[in-house]
Parts: sequence; structure tokens; C-alpha cells
Amino acid sequence: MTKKTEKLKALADETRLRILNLFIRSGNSLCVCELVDTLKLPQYHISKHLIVLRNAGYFQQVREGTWVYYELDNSQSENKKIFSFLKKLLDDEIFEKDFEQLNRRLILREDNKCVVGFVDESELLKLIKQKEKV
Amino acid sequence: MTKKTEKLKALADETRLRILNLFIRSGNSLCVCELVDTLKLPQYHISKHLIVLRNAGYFQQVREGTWVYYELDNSQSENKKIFSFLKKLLDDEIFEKDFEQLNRRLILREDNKCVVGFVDESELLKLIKQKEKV
DNA sequence: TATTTACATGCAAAAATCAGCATATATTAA
DNA sequence: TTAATATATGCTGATTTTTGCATGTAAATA
Repeated sequence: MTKKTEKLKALADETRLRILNLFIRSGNSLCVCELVDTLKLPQYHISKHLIVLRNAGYFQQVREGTWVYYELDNSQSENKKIFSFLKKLLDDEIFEKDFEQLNRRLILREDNKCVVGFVDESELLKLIKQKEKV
Repeated sequence: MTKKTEKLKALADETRLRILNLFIRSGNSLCVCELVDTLKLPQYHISKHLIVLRNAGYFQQVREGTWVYYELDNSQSENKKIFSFLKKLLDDEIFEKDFEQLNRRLILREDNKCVVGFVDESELLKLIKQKEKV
């Protein structure tokens, strides 16, 4: 099986497309807890899909303390083609909504770094309000 | 699951990529026996993959006598994006070789229509030589 | 050192996919 | 109407993928 087939196989899952969509739209490194809170799926679920994507060569991983950031690997020429393709393709409502939800979660960052762990929706609201006061 | 996820799932198989590659490179309608001879895979194998691709909305089917021609459906906007993406992506040797093999098989056409059924490699050579004489 | 937090992973069941074979269908031609 | 040809499909087992849960690991902090 060619490397490209492997790469396309990794795209054959809606959760993985939702994950890639977040990275492509935001252009940011994102940590696992931010993805979990955004997509509202179990942590092990997100982790496993991230590893599938990393094994297909889409991601690099950077650990910072207990946090692990994933970032798109733009050094591979096929990746560039695939990311710009997905950027055009993934315009459905679900992908837009996911991105909005991510942006709400990223409000909690400080110096563009994740400083909280897992937060559910009600806690997120609370923390955002606190931020606004300051 | 979104329609686009379904479409990407259909790309998660090397045989299906090889089939799409032939249509994208040739820009032609192709009949099942031409695909079978080109890819040298069992007829039921090709047929099943064609049906997966058709169900994902990539193909239209036209029957002409006992022959069934498949052709890319360019009316869907996602398809256009996907085909132009694949055209750039699928540049590996296997995809080039497949296309060369298809072109040899298409020599047997008359008025751009398939006029023979399944032919194996040795028969193909024979028929091509006959053509050259005429 | 013990505990907490973020993330990864081993295992088992469930689900989806794939390959192989036989056979069915549709059309043509004899 | 029978036979032949091109294509589709039903069924089976094999393989892969996905999910769910429990637990493991690494780093930070108390």
C-alpha cells in the first residue's frame, strides 16, 4: 500500500476530519484537553484518533509539562496538498460550529498557551465570565 | 455522518484510488472490462469497488448493450474539488503505470467505444499487432 | 514522597470492511 | 429459445477498525 493510500485512509473517519478541521482553520498548536472540550468526546477517543493521524504523518507532538500539543506537519509535500484541499472541502455546518467552539475554549489561554485542564460547558462559561471582568 | 465523510471514506482503499486515477487521467468513460484488464484484478472485485464509488456519488453509469460504462460525475461541486485534488496527489509510479496500461488497452477501441470483452495480456499483444497491420 | 493532572495504551467486544467464490441478471447473438 | 458474454450480487469467513473501559505513565505540585 502506498504512503498516500495510508494518508487517505486516515481521513476516513468523521472524528478525525473534525480534528484536522480545527487545526487547519485555527493554524494553531492545540493540546489534547482543548480538543476534548471542543469536540465533547471521551479523552481516550481523541487520543487514539490523534495517534492514528500522527502515524499517518499529519502531526508532530510537543510535550510542555503535562500538556501535549499537537501541530500539523507542513514539511511533507503531500500534507500541504491535503491540508489545502481539506480547507476548501470541510465547509459544512458541523465543521464551522466546531471551530466556533474551539475559539471559545481558546479564550482561556494565556500567552497563547493552555493553562487549564478539562473543563465542561458550565465551567467554561464561568471561567470566560471571570476573564471578561479582568 | 456527513456526505463529505462518506466521500472520503470511499477514498480509503488503494484499488478504488487506482480506479479513480484512471478516470481522472484519461478523462474518458471506461467500461468495466477495460478496468479489469488494466488493473488485472478479478471482475467481481472491480465491480464491487465501482459500486462503492458510485454510492459515494463519484460515478454515473451508462449501459450500452452488454457493456456498462462508468463516468465521473462532475456535476457535484465536492466532486470537482476531490478530482482536482486527486489529480495532483496521485503521482506515484503505480498510478502512472496503471494509466499506461489503460492506454494500451484503449488501443483496441473503435470509434472510442469498447468492442472486445475481457482480454489477457498475451491476447492484448496479439490484437494490438493485428491493429498495427491494418 | 504522595497525590493530582494530562495524556497514552492494553484488552475485549462490536461493527465495518474486504476478499473469494458461486451464481444471478441483462443483453446480444446464434 | 438457447447459449454466450459482460456485469452485479449474495454469502462466507478473514481481517481491520472502532469503541468502551480500565489502567498505565509522565510531569507537576503539595
